[in-house]
Amino acid sequence: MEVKNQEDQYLSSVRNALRILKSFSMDEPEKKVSDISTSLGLNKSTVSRTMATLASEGFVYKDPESKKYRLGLSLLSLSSIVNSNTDVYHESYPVLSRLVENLGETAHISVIDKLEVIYLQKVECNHPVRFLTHVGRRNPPHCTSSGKVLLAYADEGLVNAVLEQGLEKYTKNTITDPDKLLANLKEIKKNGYSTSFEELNEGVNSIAAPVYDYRGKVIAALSVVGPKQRIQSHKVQGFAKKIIAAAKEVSERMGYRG
Amino acid sequence: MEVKNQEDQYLSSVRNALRILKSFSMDEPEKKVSDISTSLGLNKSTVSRTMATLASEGFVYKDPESKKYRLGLSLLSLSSIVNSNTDVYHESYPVLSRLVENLGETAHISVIDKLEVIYLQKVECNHPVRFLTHVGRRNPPHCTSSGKVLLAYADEGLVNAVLEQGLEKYTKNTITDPDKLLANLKEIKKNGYSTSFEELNEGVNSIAAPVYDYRGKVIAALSVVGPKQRIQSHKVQGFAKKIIAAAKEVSERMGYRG
DNA sequence: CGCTCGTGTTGCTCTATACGCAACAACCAC
DNA sequence: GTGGTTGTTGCGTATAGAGCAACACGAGCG
Repeated sequence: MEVKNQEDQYLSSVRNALRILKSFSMDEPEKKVSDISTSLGLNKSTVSRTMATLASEGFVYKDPESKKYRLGLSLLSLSSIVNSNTDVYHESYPVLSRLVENLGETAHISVIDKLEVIYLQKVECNHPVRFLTHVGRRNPPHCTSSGKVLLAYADEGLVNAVLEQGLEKYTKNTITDPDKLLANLKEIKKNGYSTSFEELNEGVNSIAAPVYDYRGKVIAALSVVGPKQRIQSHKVQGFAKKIIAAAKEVSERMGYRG
Repeated sequence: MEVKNQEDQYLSSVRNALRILKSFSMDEPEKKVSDISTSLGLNKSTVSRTMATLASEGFVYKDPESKKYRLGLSLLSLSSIVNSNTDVYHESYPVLSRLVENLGETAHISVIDKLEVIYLQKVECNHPVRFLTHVGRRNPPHCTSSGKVLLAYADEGLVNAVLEQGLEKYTKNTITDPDKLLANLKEIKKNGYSTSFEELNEGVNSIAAPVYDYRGKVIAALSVVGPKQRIQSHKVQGFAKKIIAAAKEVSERMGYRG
């Protein structure tokens, strides 16, 4: 009868607070108590008291104008510490900068976290036409070039977990068939780079290559993103070559001796 | 007997979790359960369960190598949202870059939060000799140029709160006498800029000017920091002129019509 | 100007829950 | 092997936090 669940261990009020924090996004940077209450299915008073606690520690604050809550400055300090931990963050920056100058397109470094691809570092291009991405953004792994290259070199368990989660369709090009995805991953491993032609967003293409650490393990992906008008299929070879070279350089900075 | 305290309202387990998060720093980016337990005076089991909850939501993770906890990637996403909220963050960047190029020293934008100065934005200089600061770092207001310029234009309540908190001595130059600090603030307001000559760290000088918003209210400080060998007292006039000009430019980008 | 509606906060009660204790398990050093 | 850390887990109990409802507050409108 009683299912001993892992989740039974978790402190519910803490989990509520963390989920409230995570419910903020670029699209919804400010929220009322009742917004949160309905969207997370929590009682008004629970939310109210949780917000008061979060505010007392500076994790949120009440905007005096709109009287809504926004994320607070305590989070800023913490994220700098997160970055200072990850070596890739520092080592990749100069390499990305040069690549962006060379290709004229925005470049990212990303890793996989909880079945999602998350951007650690970004260097933007100067083109007026750009895409709104940001450090910390999360994307699905099965339809982004960075996600697929990470999956290609990941162990089976992770790939299975992604497949079990289901391959959501975003565009007509999104790969939703598990077998086709597996075939694609195989090919990616053979080529040493991955592509996404409008698999997540219409009109957006990207190319990615793996970054290795000192043990030869793939720990991140270096990707370049741009509109399909600028990243055309006949240019892929040339782009990929430079992206692979840049990824190799980051790898070497991470101690990789390939 | 019973003192009705504001703090009685706060959810204690949530507050524990938030304090645990905030206990991480650049100096101590990874911690064991018992470290946290002793430093925050919480029971081992309490910490253990709180950490499990934090980990389940991606706010921390256990490093497989060291078996210690580190801050997690969930915080990255959130801090990007914090930045996207603050206009100063975006508007100041190009101005800071030019100033850094011109002066050859690191520049910051900072605001005051909970009686501390916090860096929102930073552009580093190329000098090999630099100081380890980072976005999100917190410093005391009474012995930094940014802090003092913010206090100079702040309302009386804030200044009193800082004075009540006590003026801790960091170096022989730190102003610890309330009257002297008030006199200094008055002078800063007259000059339109503030200085700190080794008031927080030995060998480190800084100069700051106020940034205004569209209502003419001081909302941030623009500061330049460097070693005393490079920021000498006879150069202050020249530096200050350029810093004030840069701060004015940021202000204008914020809608200030002075 | 008063009315109502939507919203956030606060007493109060009761139960779920998070804490503390202690035992256990896992690991390291020696 | 042993002794010393350290992290996790059961368990019972005190209590803290969720839910309800009442209230306070302000905005919008007739």
